[in-house]
Amino acid sequence: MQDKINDILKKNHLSITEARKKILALFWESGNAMAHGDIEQKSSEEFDRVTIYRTLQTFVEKGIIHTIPTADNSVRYALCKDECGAGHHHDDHVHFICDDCGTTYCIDEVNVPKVKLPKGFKAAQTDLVISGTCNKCEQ
Amino acid sequence: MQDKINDILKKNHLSITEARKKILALFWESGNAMAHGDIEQKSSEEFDRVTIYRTLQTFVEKGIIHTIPTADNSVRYALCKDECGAGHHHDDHVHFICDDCGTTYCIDEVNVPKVKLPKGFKAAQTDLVISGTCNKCEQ
DNA sequence: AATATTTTGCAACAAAGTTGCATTGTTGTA
DNA sequence: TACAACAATGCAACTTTGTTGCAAAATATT
Ligand SMILES: [Mn+2]
Ligand SMILES: [Mn+2]
Ligand SMILES: [Zn+2]
Ligand SMILES: [Zn+2]
Repeated sequence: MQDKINDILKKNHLSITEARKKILALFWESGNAMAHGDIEQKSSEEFDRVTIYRTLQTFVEKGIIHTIPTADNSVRYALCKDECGAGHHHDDHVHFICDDCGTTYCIDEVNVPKVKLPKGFKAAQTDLVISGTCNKCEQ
Repeated sequence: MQDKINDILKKNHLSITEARKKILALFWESGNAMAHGDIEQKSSEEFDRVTIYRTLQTFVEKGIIHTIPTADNSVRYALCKDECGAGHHHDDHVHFICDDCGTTYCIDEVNVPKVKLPKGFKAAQTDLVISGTCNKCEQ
């Protein structure tokens, strides 16, 4: 696992630092998407807030993680699949945010359907975000 | 127009105040979606920031406006159609955010397609947000 | 017009995000 | 391994965004 993380950083021409290794590991372990605040907590304030902001930004630029828009002003981040690279994201899966527990899921098995836009509109990225109750919170 | 605005407020059992009238008029005039910051500017700091926050919150609760999630930490708001009411939003159209000019459009003519989620996930709201270049910014 | 109810503005605060710069850590090379 | 070049980090200071309690003002009700 530590090897895998080092590989990802090397492949993206990023120097291997404690912050990057730890944050990347957190994404790997958690499985789900995380907000900046989650990372701050889960790394038990090991790193400065600024470092976390900058690390997330770097990871997004390199195509290691992708952002998930929300209606509550707290963007979530999740690991990308291998196809994403610097400046090229190909995360066309649906995202689900649970209103109960707040967990954000990448629903890899459901693809975002293509939609036809009116004349003159050119799509660069499409985000399909569904909120509701997740499979752990339904009773 | 002033009448229409008063009607909307009355219909929703909201007292008619300067802030509510002005902010509702701004939505009507602008046609597009607005972020909290836009409203603050366009009302030329006539109202306290807190009032704007509370007004937007009230409007969302009453089904007068709906929110549009974004990946840049600035939720946009736009007028709902008549079908929306207190606690019940039915805004199933696509949203478009221009990367160039920042304008956010409600694409009323394109509906959000239904997607099938994995077992146990129950959708309450679905948001399809597309970013790219709008019809005014394409050259 | 008088009273009851809501809304507003203010102050104070909390959370989120940004920037510049000195210090520290990492990398490639000798 | 040691060194120099470079990149990342932490800190401080700041801006922006959002929240809460409460007194004053505006609105609705009688
Ligand atoms: Mn995802
Ligand atoms: Mn809309
Ligand atoms: Zn849940
Ligand atoms: Zn545009």
